[in-house]
Amino acid sequence: MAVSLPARKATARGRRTPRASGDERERAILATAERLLEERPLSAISVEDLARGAGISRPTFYFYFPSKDAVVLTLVERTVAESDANREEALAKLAADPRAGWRHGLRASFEAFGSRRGVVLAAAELRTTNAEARELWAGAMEDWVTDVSSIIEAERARGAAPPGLPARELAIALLQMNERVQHMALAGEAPALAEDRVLDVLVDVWVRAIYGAVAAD
Amino acid sequence: MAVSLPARKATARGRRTPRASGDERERAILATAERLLEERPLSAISVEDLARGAGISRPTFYFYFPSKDAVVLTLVERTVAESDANREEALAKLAADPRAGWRHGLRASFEAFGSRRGVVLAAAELRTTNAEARELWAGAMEDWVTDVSSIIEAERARGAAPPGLPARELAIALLQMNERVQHMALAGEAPALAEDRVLDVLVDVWVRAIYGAVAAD
DNA sequence: GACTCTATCAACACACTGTCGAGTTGGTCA
DNA sequence: TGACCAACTCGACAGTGTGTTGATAGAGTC
Repeated sequence: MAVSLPARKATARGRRTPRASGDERERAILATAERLLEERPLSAISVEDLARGAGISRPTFYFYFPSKDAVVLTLVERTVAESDANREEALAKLAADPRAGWRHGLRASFEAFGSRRGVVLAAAELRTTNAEARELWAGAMEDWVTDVSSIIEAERARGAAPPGLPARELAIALLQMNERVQHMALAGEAPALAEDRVLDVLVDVWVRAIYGAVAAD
Repeated sequence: MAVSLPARKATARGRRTPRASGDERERAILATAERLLEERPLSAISVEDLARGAGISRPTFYFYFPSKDAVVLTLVERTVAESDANREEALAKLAADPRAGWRHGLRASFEAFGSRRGVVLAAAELRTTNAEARELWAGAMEDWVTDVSSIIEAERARGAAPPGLPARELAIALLQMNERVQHMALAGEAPALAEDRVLDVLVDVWVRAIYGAVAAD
């Protein structure tokens, strides 16, 4: 009763007990979910579908995950973590050329999400009904807001950007714009930007909102 | 076979046949839906709940509406129409003071939605699973995008705004920002702007994005 | 060879949705 | 007035999904 028990927690959502081989089953379920989510929305995927895809019966599915939501949450956690990793590194490079700096940072985040279309759309769907998904997303957003706010403040402090809205409020508005614009582009829904225009358009709005001087008018 | 049959279509979603008294029932169902949506999310409301609230049995509900979604769609249609009405009138007044003009226009739209919190949140929830809801929303968005684009172009033509991104792309990004920011504020979700800050912040970003000169940098 | 722990599934209990058919009721007109 | 029709109502059913329970098979100790 000593080995391999501690240091788990991110996987609390996974199978009831650690150890043992049936570990491929867990991976098979996740892989099935990821595959099916590229084809159809979360609401059109049942536990039965996930179980069949992984070659097990529906009750057996519940041995590995407590619900369909838990599977998706695991997938979303991964994607968020991946995007976070990119973000970390993309911070410092602003000083020289602000536009290029922001562009680089935003691209990193778009690429992390753009390459996981199914998971991202499922996350949005989940957030409407699942509190845990909302909290997970809220946590990630909060981190981004904090980072972006402090960069904006730094840019103002060094005189590169003029004073303006409270940095946090500006950061929230810009990040929520990014979220929605990218979502609509990925979903291909209605009035949406073409995927290859998203970055150019958003960077332009960011730069004008942060560095543009318009004052009272 | 002559009276009152034509000119219906917006209510195609309503009860099977026109005429007759049980018209209050239809209204009772809509009122119940609107009331319950202020209390809890759409996903936590069943057809049974709507029927009981209107004082009828579940099968009888289906005499008036083909589904729970249809009820919400009717509510959303109304709200969208109401906001459209406001928008129409709020257009012309830009020339003198752009900031005040945009502010006025955005406020009209925010107020229409802000006063129907439950319906707006339900609409967002519905859009994730219901194609008809997506199309309804897409249509409204498209109208706004068209209007905003042509105003931006007019402002550029008269020399008030500098050239920049294609007007349509800019309009899409800004409108989607508004949508998301207001949604989060109404939902009170995670990093959100305070409701009484939404207008100030968004107007500032709009004005900088449309009128701000930043150029290459 | 008794014991234990992982892993598996048939069968069940629920919660919803949507439908069918058998009513009831109020107005119309022969 | 009484036969008829359309609006309206609901009990009972069928279908689909979720999550649980209990019994069981197998692999690895000791």
